[in-house]
Amino acid sequence: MTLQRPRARELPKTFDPRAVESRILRMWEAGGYFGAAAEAVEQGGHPYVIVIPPPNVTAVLHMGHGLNNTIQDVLIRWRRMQGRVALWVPGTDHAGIATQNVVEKRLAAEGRTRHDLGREAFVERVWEHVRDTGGRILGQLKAIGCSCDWDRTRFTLDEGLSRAVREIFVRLYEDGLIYRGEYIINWCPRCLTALSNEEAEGAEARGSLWHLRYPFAPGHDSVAAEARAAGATAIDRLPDGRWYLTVSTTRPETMLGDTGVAVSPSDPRYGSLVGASVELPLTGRTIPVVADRHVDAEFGTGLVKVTPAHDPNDFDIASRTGLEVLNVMTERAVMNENAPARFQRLSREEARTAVVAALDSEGLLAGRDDHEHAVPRCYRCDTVVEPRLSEQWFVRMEPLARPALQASRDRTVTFVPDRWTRVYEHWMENIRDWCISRQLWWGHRIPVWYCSDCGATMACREDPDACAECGSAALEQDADVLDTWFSSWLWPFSVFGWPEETSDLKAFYPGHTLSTAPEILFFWVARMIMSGYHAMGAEPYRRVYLHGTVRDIQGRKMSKSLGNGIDPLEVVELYGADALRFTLIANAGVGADIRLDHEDLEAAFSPGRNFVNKLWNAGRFALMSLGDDPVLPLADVKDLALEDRWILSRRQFAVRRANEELEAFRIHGAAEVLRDFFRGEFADWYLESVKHRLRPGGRGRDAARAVLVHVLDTICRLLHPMVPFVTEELWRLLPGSGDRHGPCIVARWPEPSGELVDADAEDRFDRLRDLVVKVRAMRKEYGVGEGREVVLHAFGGEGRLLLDGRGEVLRRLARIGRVETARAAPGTIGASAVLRDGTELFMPLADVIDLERERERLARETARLQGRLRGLEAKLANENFVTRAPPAVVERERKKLQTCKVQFTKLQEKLTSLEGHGS
RNA sequence: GGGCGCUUAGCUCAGUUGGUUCAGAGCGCCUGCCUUACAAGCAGGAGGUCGGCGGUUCGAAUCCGUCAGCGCCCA
Repeated sequence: MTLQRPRARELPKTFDPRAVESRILRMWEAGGYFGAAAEAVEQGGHPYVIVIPPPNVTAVLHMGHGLNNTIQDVLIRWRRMQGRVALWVPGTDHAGIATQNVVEKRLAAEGRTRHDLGREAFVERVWEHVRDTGGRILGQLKAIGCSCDWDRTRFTLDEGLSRAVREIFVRLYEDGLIYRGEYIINWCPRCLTALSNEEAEGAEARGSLWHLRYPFAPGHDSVAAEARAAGATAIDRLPDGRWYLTVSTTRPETMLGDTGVAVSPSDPRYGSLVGASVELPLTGRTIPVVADRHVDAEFGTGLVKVTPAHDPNDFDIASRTGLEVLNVMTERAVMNENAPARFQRLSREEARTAVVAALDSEGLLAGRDDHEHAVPRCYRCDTVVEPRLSEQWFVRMEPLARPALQASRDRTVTFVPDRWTRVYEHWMENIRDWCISRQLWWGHRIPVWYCSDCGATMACREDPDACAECGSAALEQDADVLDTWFSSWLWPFSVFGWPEETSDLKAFYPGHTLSTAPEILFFWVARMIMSGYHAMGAEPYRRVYLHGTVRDIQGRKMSKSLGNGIDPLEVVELYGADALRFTLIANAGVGADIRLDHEDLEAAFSPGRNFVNKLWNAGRFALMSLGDDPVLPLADVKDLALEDRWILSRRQFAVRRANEELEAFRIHGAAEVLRDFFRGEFADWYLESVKHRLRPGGRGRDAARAVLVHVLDTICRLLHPMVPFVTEELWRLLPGSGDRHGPCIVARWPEPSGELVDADAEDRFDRLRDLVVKVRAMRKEYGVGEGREVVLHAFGGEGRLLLDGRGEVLRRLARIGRVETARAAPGTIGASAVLRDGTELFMPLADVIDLERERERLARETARLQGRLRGLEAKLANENFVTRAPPAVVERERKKLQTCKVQFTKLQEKLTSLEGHGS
């Protein structure tokens, strides 16, 4: 340690994060404490592994990342201190569409498109962007104190990870689990790429349900009339006498691509219609009526227009019934040459208006209803997704889902909070194939080549020179790239070098915990579990912790577009990383959302900063009080005072509870336990109780010094995972006690034990606290200034036994100048109280006491006690309670009653005597 | 349409298997203190029939049903 220990008086009164954070960070990094090596596991170490959910390189981190990564860091630091070989792998994700969009937008600002640059130059341009934001993201993670193994930083487009992508693609292809086909996929007409189902987010929209009339083709009047007679009110005659049927749609423009009308095969109204034809308005085409099981006879008219090229269900109907598939839109969702001339080149929105107007003018519009429905939008640019028929690559998911589903069912993989288990299983049970090709330039190129000579298709691990079938060199690689998630689903093992059988992979797979937001449960988590079983034969982790969302004060999700985000770096700059972390942790109930005021950072983060500052000052006080003499190890201290025994016992309680909370993933619970212990017990009571002993020459000084150091040492250890900087700094400044051989980051984590648990000390100190609190309250009641010492009569119970030799403590805590163990002389005017143990307190205050007020106060108190007394008596009088409740509970209630009775009786007597005293 | 979650102090939220939390914290509010660790603090205090109703139980904020309001996911 090169730094000199500064003199306590030189330490600033407020903790200055900026002055210490970077220095500590450098110390941790230089010491190699963040790193974990496979050898440590090979030599018998017990690993604990987290892989970071790799942030997008699209933009810098927001508060959601702050929360996510703080949680991971708490877990990893805790396990590291427990002696586990703790490894947290950091990295970033190339985020195909999102990143390409960002760079394209910049190009657009220069008046250029990616096509102007060409593929290669464009990709180079994206790399520039990625190097910039990628680096900044890692800097942000470091700034909030994340103890990742930075030497293992990965990027999903790294060479090694790209190899993993290629390997899994080829394997799945060879296993028949990847196929290419022409299907209806979600298409973003702005990004000009396919999307997976997960990437098309449904947004509720108020729209219209239009009712269209399709006239029957000549020669079908009789079947129409027959259906009408069978009760089909959707079939009727136009003013010109032609029969028509009515179909409904939210997207009237798609009628230009209709190739049929479908009815349910079991619908008695329309049986006669099957095989008939109708004239498709505006197009001059005639289309058939078919029967298909997909149609719900109960829904709407029971007649469904079928547009196979523009609706996934209709596509299925067409493939079952043999209906023609007619694509009437371009990739930009503009009506194409298959649409009637007058609609060509209209956007889908313009076409909608035009089609409705045209139908109306022909008397073929039956009406319109308001209709709320979900409209899918591109998750990256919010453009309305167009179902589009196109040839894409897919992963057959059902075989992959089977083990991933089983893992959840047999609790190999569990979710916290548990309710996500059902969400996950439901998705797995209804798994659909995954469209993985994207019409982008930024990403992993699909490793498939087509031979233009023999037409062969081949998926290759290495770029081929010649066609495997015919030997031709006329090969062309598929132009598309893969979905980003097709690389991140491999993350838990690709970061360790898979498909190579590396020692890292052996040591660190499977991992242990994944912490992420529920939004990407399907996108990422579910798929990682699938790939883990498929490629590695084992789950990637056992626990999935799904935390809440960070919202603004109005409950809105923080977002760039709303401008309600909070920059973690700004918070670190203003309040320090510890304040950021503690604020987030203390607010984060398991899976619960967090609200932070983005317009008032002081309101949002000062509680965290204040807590850290309090911690700092406790340490500062200790340094001022300890002096330079060596501090005894606790084991060598013989004369422990009551407060010493009390705080040591409470320390054990805090250790036990903190461990319980962390084991159960209740990080906020651990924070609460530790805050209560540090502030509510250690600072408020222990420190105040030993101040006089710590003065030079104070009685019991060495014992107090030893206990003080020991407990502060524990507090540093327990709080280190949450507030690593301030605890590390205190650790450096405080003299050692016991097993301190390095920085706090690798200090041994306190494990619970029964050592020094002292029920008697806890009970006695609690009574002392009860006395102090009551005296303080009485003083306040009568406005006895804090500068004035009082006399206290304590008698009639055991409480006074506590007071012997505690003059100094009582003076400090309650400004009690003198304690009398006898009653005050009859007629003395003062304030009274009764402790829980029956000790009566009397404080002579003739000058300030208003007898009337004292009577009221006592009456209030007696009434409260009486209410409680009655409740307890009633409970114990209830035979059912006494016989059916556990004996321990009954016994506890009896004790309560007894205590309460004593208090009540004594107070009652006091009140009576006061009343007798006259006013 | 199916599913999930939430509703506790003015605000944001804890409350782990029903009984030592007869309802707690932080912030805010009121009162008094610059008490030589901390005013980013200390002390004292006000404030809640735990969304409504019904049920199970000796006992319900906690379990069940139902209603109301809010939010999310899936189709």
